[in-house]
Amino acid sequence: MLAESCPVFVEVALPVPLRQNFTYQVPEHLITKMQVGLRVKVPFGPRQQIGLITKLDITCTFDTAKVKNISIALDEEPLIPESLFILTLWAARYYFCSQGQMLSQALPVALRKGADAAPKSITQLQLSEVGQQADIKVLSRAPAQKKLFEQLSKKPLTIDEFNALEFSKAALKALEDRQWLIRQDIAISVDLSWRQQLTMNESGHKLNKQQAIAVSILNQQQGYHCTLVEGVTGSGKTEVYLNVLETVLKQGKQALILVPEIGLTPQTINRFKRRFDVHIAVIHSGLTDNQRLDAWRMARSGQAAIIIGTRSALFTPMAFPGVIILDEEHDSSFKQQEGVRYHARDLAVMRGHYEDIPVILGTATPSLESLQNALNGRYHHLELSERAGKAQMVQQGLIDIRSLPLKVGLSDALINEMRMHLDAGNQVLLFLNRRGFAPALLCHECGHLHECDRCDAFFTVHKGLNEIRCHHCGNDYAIPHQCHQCGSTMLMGHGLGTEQLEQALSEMFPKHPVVRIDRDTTRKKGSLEKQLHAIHKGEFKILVGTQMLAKGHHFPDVTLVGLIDVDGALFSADFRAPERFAQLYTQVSGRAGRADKPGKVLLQTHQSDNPIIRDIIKHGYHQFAKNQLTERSQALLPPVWHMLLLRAEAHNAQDADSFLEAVAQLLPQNKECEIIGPIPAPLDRKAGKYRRQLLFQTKSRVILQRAFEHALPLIEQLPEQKRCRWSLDRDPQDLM
DNA sequence: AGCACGCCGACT
DNA sequence: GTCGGCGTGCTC
Repeated sequence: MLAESCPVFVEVALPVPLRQNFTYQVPEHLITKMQVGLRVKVPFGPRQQIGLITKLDITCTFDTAKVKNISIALDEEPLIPESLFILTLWAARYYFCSQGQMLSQALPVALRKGADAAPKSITQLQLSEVGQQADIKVLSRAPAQKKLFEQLSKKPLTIDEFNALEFSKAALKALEDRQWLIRQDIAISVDLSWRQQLTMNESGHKLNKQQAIAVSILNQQQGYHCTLVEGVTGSGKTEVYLNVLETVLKQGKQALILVPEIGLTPQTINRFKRRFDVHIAVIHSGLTDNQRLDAWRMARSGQAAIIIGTRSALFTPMAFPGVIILDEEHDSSFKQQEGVRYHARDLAVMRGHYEDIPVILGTATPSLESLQNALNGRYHHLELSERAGKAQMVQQGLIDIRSLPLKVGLSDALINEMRMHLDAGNQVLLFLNRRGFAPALLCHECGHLHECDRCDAFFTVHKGLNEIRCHHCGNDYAIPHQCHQCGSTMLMGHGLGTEQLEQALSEMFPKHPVVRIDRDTTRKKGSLEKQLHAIHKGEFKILVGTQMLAKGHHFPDVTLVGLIDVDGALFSADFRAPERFAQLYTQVSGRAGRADKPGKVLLQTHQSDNPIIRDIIKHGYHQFAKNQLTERSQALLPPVWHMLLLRAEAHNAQDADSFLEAVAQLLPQNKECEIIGPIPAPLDRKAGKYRRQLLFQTKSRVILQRAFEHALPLIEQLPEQKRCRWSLDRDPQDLM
């Protein structure tokens, strides 16, 4: 036959860090089935891998004798819509990773492992005819079976539901053995009725003038537009989103809503559920692989009208894409910090482009990146400056604590102010961005500070756990009784952490219950919700916490917010430190004085004349951010210039250095390209390895792309490369 | 990234 | 005498 004499080859992207795709031959029985975007199983080295077809009918440039056959095709049709496929390939190029890695990043784990993307039927558990006639009394001594039996007599369960509800597997088996229960394959039906008839659970609130204008502008947008909605805390951004959603859903189109990790709470989801009677697919890190896949399928088929999720949900396919909303746009959790370090905000805008739908970025404190795009006209810019309802603006104050006596970090002025607010029956929030009891363990006799043996960092003392712990590598020991240097037993915590602050406040204000919110007290699932609930009920009067408290949660009864020690945040080596500080300050301030009670924010600092602090307090975030943009421009820093960070780590520092030096030789250096480094990373030694970095900064994206695309193959050839682990980070979020 | 191959220390 | 440590190299 003719087909046999001319073999057919395709290009396959595999989830391996090699920046290339691979050629495979198509066995004859699969030739007619081949399509770009199908998953295939292929032999790769000694194992089988799952990859996606990226090109058909290519001419084989590889040694034909070494080309292997595709084992099987896993899909009948492309896994994801073309727009998403193209977006992913674009991202691979932008972030300098392999197409296979980016594609695999974009798929739920279950699909990477080979699960069926669009099953025609699912297995359902239901009572058999015998079962329906059966007498439940027989099960009185088998409670697990009884529970499952009762559930099934109400309504059959799918396997997924069964797993999610935590019934006993043994009980399932037992009921099957009795032949009371059968498994039945039922056809999956796709319910798209919401597209014809949208049911609202409740109607919207009345909009103020600014909200109404924003909604009407957003509702008019057809095709791709990106809009930055800059709305001060309490200005009712969510109400604007809800109004836009209503319009989109009524057109029979889906909405993708991306929120920061910390923001995806039951309250957030309920806000959307309360308004619309549609299926909402929720995608977050707590889901099992199968639950995630289920949400993905609901979105792809169009059954889920709203998809709400964190960073990775960006890649959820939609049958009827309508809008992408990214809330708390400035939040750094949108940037992936390991593996392929993509930024969900930037990719969301690109996705909007490719899908030709509007993108809405919302925040009270825009990132300088988005602000720049808004100011130069690439994005529309809508400002919501009025606080909805009766809420008043907060009163701000600065406490210069230079040479003032402090009690556990608190000045008398702050303590007195706390008393006043507490006596008035209000809540007080104290912000301290350091968890643990004390950030270091100090020997009172010789002054030795106990340092992690694997990192260049001090141990944090955790009294409750009776251990010292390195917050950078997780290394931990019992609190030593003797100084490691001089053997003295006079060891003490040095500095202040939330644990100590909580403890001291309980003694200082015995009548006002204290609650601490940080990663240590919220580790267990659902405990954050529980604590927040107790705060809302007024069970606690004093709230102590880290970053977590600053993000998104509303505390209507808090009238005083104190920032205990933020000087450290301003001295950080990172060029984004001022921006971060300003966002944090503004967000924390926003916690106070919602509802109709006036709020007050007090900032303790040793540098009351620091220009950054002055600027943010005097002019507010927006003006501050504009000033910062000017400074970044002068310093050739992002977002005005563009940055690529190369990290290298090795057991000895020299290996990392010489690799980066060799890299620097391969990169251009002129008035449009600047190289900084190799320099030690801010945390020089982490987990026993030395870390070095090289910054490549260019005047434009295109220059960076071209220069690095040219250098990358050469870098991969460098002999020094083998002696260290290295990685790339485009548009790095922090230089750690 | 995996996984195999390969070459040196502490165990039955 | 082996089991297993992780350095090095390859994957269509």
